[in-house]
Amino acid sequence: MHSVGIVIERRVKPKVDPALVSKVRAIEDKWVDRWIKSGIFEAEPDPSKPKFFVTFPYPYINGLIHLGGAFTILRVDIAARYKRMRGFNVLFAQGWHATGGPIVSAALRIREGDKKMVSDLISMGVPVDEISKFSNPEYWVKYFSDNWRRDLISYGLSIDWRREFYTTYLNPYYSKFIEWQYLRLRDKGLVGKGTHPVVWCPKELKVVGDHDRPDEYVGISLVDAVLMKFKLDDGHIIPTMTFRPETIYGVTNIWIKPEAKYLIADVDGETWILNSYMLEELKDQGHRVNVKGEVDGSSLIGLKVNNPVTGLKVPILPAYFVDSELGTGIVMSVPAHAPYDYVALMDLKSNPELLVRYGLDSSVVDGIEPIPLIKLEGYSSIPARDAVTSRNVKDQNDFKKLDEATSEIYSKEYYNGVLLENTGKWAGRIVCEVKDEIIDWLESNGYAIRIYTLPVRVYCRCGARTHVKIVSDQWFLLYSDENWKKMTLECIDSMNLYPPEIREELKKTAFNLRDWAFTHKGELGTHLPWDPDWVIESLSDSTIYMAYYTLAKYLQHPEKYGIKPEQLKPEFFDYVLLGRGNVAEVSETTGIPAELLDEIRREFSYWYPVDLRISGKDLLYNHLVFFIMHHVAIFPREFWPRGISINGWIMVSGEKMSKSKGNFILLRDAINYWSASAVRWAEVMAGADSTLEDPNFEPSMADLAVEEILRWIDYASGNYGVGRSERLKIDDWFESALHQTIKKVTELMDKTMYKSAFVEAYYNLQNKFKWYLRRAGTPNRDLLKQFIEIQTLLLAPFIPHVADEVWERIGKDGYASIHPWPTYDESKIKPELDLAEEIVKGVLEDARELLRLVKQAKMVRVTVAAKWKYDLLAEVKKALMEGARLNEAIRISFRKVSLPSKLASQLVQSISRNPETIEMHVPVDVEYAVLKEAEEFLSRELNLKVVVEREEESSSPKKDISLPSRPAIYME
RNA sequence: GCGGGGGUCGCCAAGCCAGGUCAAAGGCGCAGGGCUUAGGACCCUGUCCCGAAGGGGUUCGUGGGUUCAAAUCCCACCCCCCGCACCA
Repeated sequence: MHSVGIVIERRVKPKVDPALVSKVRAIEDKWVDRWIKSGIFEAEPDPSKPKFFVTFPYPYINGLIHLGGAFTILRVDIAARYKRMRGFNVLFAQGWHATGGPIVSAALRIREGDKKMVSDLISMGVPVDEISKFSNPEYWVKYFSDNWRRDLISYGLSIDWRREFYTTYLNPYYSKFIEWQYLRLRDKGLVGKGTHPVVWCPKELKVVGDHDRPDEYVGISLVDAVLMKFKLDDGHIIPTMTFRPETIYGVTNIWIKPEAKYLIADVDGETWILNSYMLEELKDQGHRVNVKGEVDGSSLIGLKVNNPVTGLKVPILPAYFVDSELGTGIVMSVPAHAPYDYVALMDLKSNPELLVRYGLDSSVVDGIEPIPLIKLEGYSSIPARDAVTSRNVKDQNDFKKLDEATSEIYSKEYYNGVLLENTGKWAGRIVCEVKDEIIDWLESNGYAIRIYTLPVRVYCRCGARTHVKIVSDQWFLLYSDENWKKMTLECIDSMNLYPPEIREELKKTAFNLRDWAFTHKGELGTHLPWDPDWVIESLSDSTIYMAYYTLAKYLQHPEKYGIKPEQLKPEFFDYVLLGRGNVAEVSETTGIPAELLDEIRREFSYWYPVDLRISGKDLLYNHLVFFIMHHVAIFPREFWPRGISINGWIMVSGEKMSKSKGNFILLRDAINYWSASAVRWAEVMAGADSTLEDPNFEPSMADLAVEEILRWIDYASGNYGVGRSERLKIDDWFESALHQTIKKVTELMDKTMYKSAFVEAYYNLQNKFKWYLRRAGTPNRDLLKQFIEIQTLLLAPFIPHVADEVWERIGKDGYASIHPWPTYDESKIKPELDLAEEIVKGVLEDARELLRLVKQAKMVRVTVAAKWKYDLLAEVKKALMEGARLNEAIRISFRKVSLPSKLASQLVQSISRNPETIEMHVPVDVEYAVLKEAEEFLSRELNLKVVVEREEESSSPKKDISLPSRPAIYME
């Protein structure tokens, strides 16, 4: 699915000590080896356990995996590992996508000795003497799938490799599966035939995809245009190409290139004058053409043509901006709304000599004035003039400014321009609303025809100029089918989608989907079973292949199960995937033993449907919708997909990753630089939550991660089992924090919010632990053990090699990787201890601030507020809960608690000034006890004697201002 | 234009759905201190402005509004990114 680019220059470098990286890498190698040997990630159906099937769109293997792919597939691995720890039987398999044109074309280039292609391969680590092997497309598939697998294994992915496969006729088993899928779609009436425009190479006689073009022509797609039929008095048609047929009402003249040669040709029975390029294009778009002669552009100058719509006679004039090789080579001039036309007209008016050269009288242009036909807010009646003047355009050679002006006027007039009275029945309408109607009208009256063309010159790799051809026997998937859409929308409604906003996006995309040309020629893929000249294109053969992972274990291992491709008759798939047919008969037809058929059927029905598909946001608008559509078309409801999680595209140091910027990083390079664990760490920190925002990979984060990882391994293994045995109040707080962390992390993991979960699981927990050590001095032994275990397990989905290493070093058996996920005990979570801890922090901060101001003090007196203040606050809180507003609540509460009026007014002020005290407050005895226990800690931190006392027993001159959660502090 | 995502205290980035505990988490950077032969790492403190008592002032793209109270809700506007199909 994702195409992979190629490294040219490597600007990003690691800063971390390579010796440290080697240490981590050694640990990783050890665990990767054990995982593979033990087969702990090989998934077998187990009806006693709930299953979880998670997938990553298989990559297009024309290159190596880079940080972008690594990011998304890491999220899949995290999901898989997490679910495994949660007790699910998890299937995570991986295949490779070879369908499409790029590999074929790249192999061709190697065969032709293309230097760039060769250097691309070398920069990906291919030895020079092996380059020639890449002239065979099949070798690409083999080489890059091997290398992807290698990279993914060292990355630590928990994939069941027995289910690996690649697509296309290179893998006949897979092709049989695709053939079956399309036969069934055809049975259901979801396949049709029709015409379709393509970019065409007239020399090689083939469709020209992006991969068939030099770089500078990549991404240019064909557009709709209109040929307007102006008529000479002798009946010859002068066709002008335009993207703005509505401006026909403002045509003042026709532009022609005097030096150019034009053809006189028969087109659908009329005599046209146009360039050879458009004639070719017309021929390939179903028009009958026949060349009759040739004419110089100059000889047409001065002639008058009839505007087919307005009937106005306008002259043909010379203009050097006209590209005789684009469109028909002849342009209609609408100076009011087209900057080029406006400037060309002005040029001509100020250079009458030019006219004389063509034997014209300068008076020809004198009478020509722009004809406004669109009203545009914020512009004069001649918007083209405004755009030209504001840019200070000198003449028609000022391409850059003119192109800018053109796109400004075109797009504004298209979306906001209102047609004027002189456009007849279109008057008052907005251009974009009526454009199609206008074209229909022009066409049905014979004033114009629709064509497809390329907006600029586009060349094929072979050097020939391409044009647009309409192919007539194109196969379509009928995505516009109402019923199909309806079922698709139902499925989307029933799915778990992360982030939630993609639900509407998916529905909208499905709803607007048009029929899809699903067959191509000359590419790798699976031949269409009923019309084998065609090959099923790449997006269309990758819609339900997740089902194939459940079969691949059997089909891709003939050495074990003895199944041959030719045995995979449609009946086979009908039986194992749809449960249709009688097993004895299917066995008879296919020659596959009935028991094996049943085993495969059980395997499929156990794992299916897909529980979660994790993908980059780019696939939202095509693949993911197709994925859903084909499932609902082929499978019964119980096998419809259950979930999708989307993430953005990776950035490196805040910039889009690109070869030219030199910040393009291959996964294997990143692992060499920083280790797999540190890369995983930095990828998660880049932003592994489910969101449409782009994550940002910071190389410095990977540097830090290496050290952080080694620190954790050392700390955990060196401190497991140390600590004091007695239990302190602060231990309760940390225990509460631990359980709270598990709870939060679990909730975030369930929402595929992996960065947030990781920050909570590591950074926030570490900070809490640091605070605990500061507060407690020596930690409690049991609690420290618990912390180390929990911390390690929470990290396991993210940095599994490291977790397993720590697990082993602290003397545990088995793997942290597949150990049950830690559970939390709700009764151990004590919010009031957190609040009390906040109070301690607050006292410490306030005391520090006071010390800065007071400069010196001998001791600190901390006075906890009197009980009646707590009672009062409790009343206020109660009143607030009942819906009272703050001031009201305070007033109500005062009536209930009797106290001296002087104190009362003071309190009103401080409560309304510090509303946080309302939320923060804990029972007075808890606050007092915690602060009392913290006396020693506070005095250690402040380097001063600290005394905690109750207001009732205090002699502090500041005791009156004490509030619940805000003890009075007095510096003596 | 339509649809989607964003614009937060030097940079990165939480918070926004469920308004008050938000001068606003965390990281980086910067400054000071501790540790250290030194550097790194690590730990602590500070990092919008003013302040000799925990306070005050001005901030969360811009401008309005709702509210006792707005980064958070409403309205209008500005800027950036992505998709709008045959590249995978």
